[in-house]
Amino acid sequence: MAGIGGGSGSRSGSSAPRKRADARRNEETLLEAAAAAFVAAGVDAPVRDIAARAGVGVGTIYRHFPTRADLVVAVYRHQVEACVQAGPDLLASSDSPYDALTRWIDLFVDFLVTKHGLAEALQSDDATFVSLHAYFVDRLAPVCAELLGAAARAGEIRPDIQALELMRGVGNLCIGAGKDPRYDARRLVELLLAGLRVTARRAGGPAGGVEPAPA
Amino acid sequence: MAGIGGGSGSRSGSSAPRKRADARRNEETLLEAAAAAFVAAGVDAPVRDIAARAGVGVGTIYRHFPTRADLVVAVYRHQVEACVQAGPDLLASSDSPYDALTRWIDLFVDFLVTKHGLAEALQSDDATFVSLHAYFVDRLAPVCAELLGAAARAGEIRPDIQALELMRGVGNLCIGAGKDPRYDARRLVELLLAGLRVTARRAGGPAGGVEPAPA
DNA sequence: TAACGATACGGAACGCCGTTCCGGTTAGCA
DNA sequence: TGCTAACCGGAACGGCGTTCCGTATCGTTA
Repeated sequence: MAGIGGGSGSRSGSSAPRKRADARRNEETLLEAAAAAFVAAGVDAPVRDIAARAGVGVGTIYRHFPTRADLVVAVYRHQVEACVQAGPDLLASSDSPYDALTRWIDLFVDFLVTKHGLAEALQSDDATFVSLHAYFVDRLAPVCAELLGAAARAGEIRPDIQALELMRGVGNLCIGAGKDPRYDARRLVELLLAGLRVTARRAGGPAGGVEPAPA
Repeated sequence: MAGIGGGSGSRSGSSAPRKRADARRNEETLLEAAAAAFVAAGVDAPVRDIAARAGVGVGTIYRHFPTRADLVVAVYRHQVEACVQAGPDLLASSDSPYDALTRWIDLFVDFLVTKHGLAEALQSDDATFVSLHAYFVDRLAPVCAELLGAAARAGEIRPDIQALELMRGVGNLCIGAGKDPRYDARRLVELLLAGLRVTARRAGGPAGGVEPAPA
């Protein structure tokens, strides 16, 4: 549960006593090494491999990133935040909320399928990854909920789906993508979203509001 | 790849030299112990645990079941075969092929979500489980293809979905089911199947055949 | 019934893994 | 320059799957 927001970045305002130069250098090196290792062997690349790539001992990894999830979060934080940003932007620039939703989910899927083993790790019940899961949910679920709510209010989709549930389903569908050419995760995600659409005729039915779109 | 059909059952016609009595007894004991361990700790329960439950050494496990997949297959073979049987039955007894398809998928989902970690193992890229995956595909994909084909010919669903892809998608959606009450795998599978339906008006569009239904 | 060979058994041993811990090293300040 | 807190590397530990081999047992044959 803890340690998610532990930025370890450059400027953390309050009581961070500023790290030693070698520590900062190593942290940077580790992030690069980890990113490389993740690409080569997935997000559960052996700790020793990452340490070797960075030219440090395993102890150094654990000092900087107490859990593997912290390391993964640190490596992918930028991209997750970009995804968070994209939500409102898409909602403003798309023809309809449903359109924005599909585009945003597309981004999410892109992210997951290009990161070897990330989708697996996200759904893993492994205690190592609970905080990884938590980080993703904390950051992305609100954005997804926003899009979902807009599409539901516009009467484009069923209003009875939770952001968490959808994201988890999409994440699950991305598992193993890119390993078997016969399995196209994007297509199945499209199907899932199609299944979300309201039954066509009689649009704008159940929910009260019938406002077309905020934009 | 090998060792899937190695029934190890009672009567295997050809060249099986008949096993010793203690061996047969141990195999039986092991199957029970494994089933119990799978329920308690998932399909990747530690080998030593299973051995301990059965009161045998780990060597005995590996002699009877060279890979963990062989053990899993042996434990669940009955239920998989029941699922195979159910396909044609449902097709004959349901109102429509689509109805049969949804019912059959329901059975499949039931099976997966009640077996702790089975869905995960099925999609795992772990070399240990490739033959498990192969067994499921070999047995179930043809049945699924049959149902899918019937529904497509009846113009109820899009004809451009492969059995393998659907099964894998459904399997993926079942990952983690039963661990988080906020995640309802069945519901998402329903959504996926709903997304498969042809767009309502103008049914039986793309594909040639417009035969209503075989039954 | 006694003895023998094939078969099966148990668990020690090996290598890989994540994780912890501690003696040695170094950065940064006085 | 010298001191100390911070940091480093890797040995060490426990758990895992898997292999291997000396020993025990079965089933048959003399």
